[in-house]
Formats: sequence, structure tokens, C-alpha cells
Amino acid sequence: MKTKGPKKADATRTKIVDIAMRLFLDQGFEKTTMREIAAAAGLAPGAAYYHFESKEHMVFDFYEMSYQKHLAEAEEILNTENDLAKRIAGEIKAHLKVSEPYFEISKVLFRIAADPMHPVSPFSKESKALRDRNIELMKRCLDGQRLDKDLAAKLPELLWMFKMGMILYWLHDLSPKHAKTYRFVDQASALVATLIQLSKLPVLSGFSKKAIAIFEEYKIF
Amino acid sequence: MKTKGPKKADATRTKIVDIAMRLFLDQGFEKTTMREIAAAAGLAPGAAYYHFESKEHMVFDFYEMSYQKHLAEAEEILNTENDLAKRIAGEIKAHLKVSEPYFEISKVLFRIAADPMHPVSPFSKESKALRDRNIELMKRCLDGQRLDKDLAAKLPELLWMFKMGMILYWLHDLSPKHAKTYRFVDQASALVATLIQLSKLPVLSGFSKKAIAIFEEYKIF
DNA sequence: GTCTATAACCGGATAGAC
DNA sequence: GTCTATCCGGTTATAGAC
Repeated sequence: MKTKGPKKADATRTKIVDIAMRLFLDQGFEKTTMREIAAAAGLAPGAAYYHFESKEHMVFDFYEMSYQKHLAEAEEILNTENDLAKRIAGEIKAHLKVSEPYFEISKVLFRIAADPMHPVSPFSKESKALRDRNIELMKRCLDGQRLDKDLAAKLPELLWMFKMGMILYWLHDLSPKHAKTYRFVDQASALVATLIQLSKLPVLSGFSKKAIAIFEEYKIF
Repeated sequence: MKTKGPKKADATRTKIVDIAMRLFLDQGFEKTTMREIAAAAGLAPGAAYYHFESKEHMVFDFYEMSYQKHLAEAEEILNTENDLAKRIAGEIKAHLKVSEPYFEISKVLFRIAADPMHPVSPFSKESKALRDRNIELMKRCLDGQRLDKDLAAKLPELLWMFKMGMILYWLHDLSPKHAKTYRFVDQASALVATLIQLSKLPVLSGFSKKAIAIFEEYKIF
């Protein structure tokens, strides 16, 4: 799954991913056949399976690659924006923006996500490294906030789940250019930011402490 | 998709569902082939496709049937329990309990759910009737609560989504008998009930009004 | 031990005959 | 409304080349 040392023909692997992605983008994931991918890469069908366990696994490789673009986009916001709501919304919109060309491929990933044990699911062990890097980005959104220790520890993970929810919304969004989702992200992020501030109020601090404790007890990864 | 009038050979349709479900329960959804189902029903493989668009569509029929059992279980709690948290938890646990034998089949439904346009998705137009009946049950959980009008109107839908979240957790739960999920439902429902009460506080009423308005604006069905 | 090629297998789905 | 014949595409087995 990893491109470890620059061995002889990772070139082949990379070539396959590149070709597969172009084909997926052109024709869609379902429409593109393994035979097609292999042929375009100058390989026999079976050969592709030496490099990738399944068609879905090709998507994962590519998903990892797109994180780099996401990071670059997010970096810009995190270095300039100070408002919490806008930082959160910015991180999420950066993710969506970068993923926009891969909208249909993202659907495939989310279909897999519903299958908890699938290695390619965002919730799986195998995805941990990538997920952690994304959670780290959420943590950076909170830079400069004065927060209760337990809350500060748990919040990035909760924000990551919030982002997953936004992505699910995006996948359902039929509005032109998914404009509706982007507006929703702005407004929902503002709500979340408000909620984070409100959680500091005495009336709510008991509640939020308890909520955090429960999420910690029933965590899923 | 509906069993409308008791026409000639709905019998066949029913027979197929019965057989398919037994096979799914015995061997799992993936393992069971259309050929097997058709053979067991005394039909040719292609014939089954006259009655059902796909293997997945068989699950939907069956899911509708299981609602009746869920309703009966939920009814009992709703008629006897007065505490809000327990009513919500009870409704959800009734759903899970009834679905327990169909755990693996439920995974199939959720995998489909991630594909927004799939007719069998719980979010789809086609599922509206069933979804509405489930939302209605959530509304009944709130009987006896004094709530703001807008909140009262929107809350059942939000609680339904909360239930979807709990079901997703259940699908990931590896603990024996999914005991962890049942405890989580209890505690999370208590949090939700508390939150509903808190939302009446002056400090929060503005926030909750705004949240409801946003959810209304960006609703998905 | 790393990689490739060929030839199947298997099961979901479809076309069209009856 | 049911069947037969067939397609199609993901996947696997096998056999080897470098």
C-alpha cells in the first residue's frame, strides 16, 4: 500500500494510478474497466492486480495524493485567517475545492466508508495515517483558542467528524457547482464556532464536560 | 416497488423475498447469489429480475416489513415511558433490537445510503414513506414536551438523523451483542434530552433558533 | 524474488424468445 | 410472466520471464 523505497518499478504503480485516475475522471469509476486501465498502461488485465488489490484500492492511493493539494490550500487560510468560524469553514472548503474534480470518485470512497472493515474506508486502521493528518489540520484551526484541556484534546476529532458530515452533504448536493454546500459549510461552521464559545459558559460547562467524556468513552478509532 | 393490489403473482414476489432473506441470513448478502435465490424459488436466474431490479431491491422490500416489528416494540415504550431521554433511547433501541438479526443486511442498506441517488437509500425519494413513518415515531417521543413551535416542527427530523448516526455506530460495533452501542444510545440520548431542555434557556434560545433556521434552509429531503 | 502474460472463473445483469 | 442464452467485467489461477 505504501510506496516505500524507490524500488525498481513503482513507476508501474504510479503509471497505473495516473492512467486510472484520468479514465475515472473522464468516464466515471463504474464505467472504467480494469481491462481498460491495464490496456492503457500497456499491461494485461491480470497484471494490474499484482499492484493493486482491487479497483477501489487505486482510489485510495490517489486520495493520499490529493491530501497534498488540500494541505497547501488549507495552509493559506490557516496562516492568514484568525476568526475561528472562518478557519473551520476554510479548512473544509479547501478540502471540498480540491476534491471537486473527483466528486464522483469521492462517492466511491464514501460508499466504502459505510463498510467499516474495508481497508479503504476513512474510518479504518489502514486510513489512520491520512485521517490523523486531517485531524491535525482541524487542531490547527483551534490555534489561539483558550479551551478546557479535555475539550481541546477531543475537539479536533469531533471537527473531523463534522467535516465528514459536510462531505456527505456535498455528495448529495445537486445545486450548480455545489454552491449550496459551500454556503451551508459557512453557516454550520459559524454555529459550531458559537457552540465552542458557548460551551465555556457556566451553565453549559457541565454539559460539555459530560458530552466530551461520553465521546471519549465511545470513541470509534 | 409497492405491493399494490393483491394481483395474481405477488405470491412469486413474496416467495422470492422470503427465500432471499433466509439465504441472506444464513450465508450473508454477498455470498448469496441471484442464481441461488432463483433456483430456490424454482425460477430461472433471469426471471428473478422480472420481479426485482437488483439484489439490493430485495432488501428494501424486507426492510419495509421489519418496520412493523419496530413499530410494535416502540409502541410499548411510547405508551409507558414518560422521561424524554428514555423515550428517545427506547425508540432507537427498539429499532436496533428488531434489526439485530439483520445486522449484515443493514450494512448493505447503509452502503447504499452513501449513494444519494440510489432508490433504496434511506435518504431517497423512494424511501420517503418509510422515512416519514420513522420520523413520526420520533415526533411521538416528544409528546408532552413544551417546545418552541419551529423547534417542535424540526426536531423529529433531527432526531431521525441522530438515530441514523446511532445505527452507523452500531454497524461499526464489535462488542458482544453490540452492548456498547446500547449503552451509547442511552447516554447520548440523555445528552440530547438535556440539550433540548437547555435550548429553552435565554442564553441559548437565540442559538437554537438560528440552528433550526439553518437546518431548515439546508434540508436534504 | 520481482514482475508479466494468458486464460479462465464467477456472478450480476440483459435481450429476446416463447 | 417466465425462460434460455449470453454478455460483461471484476477477479483469480497458472505459468513463467527477468
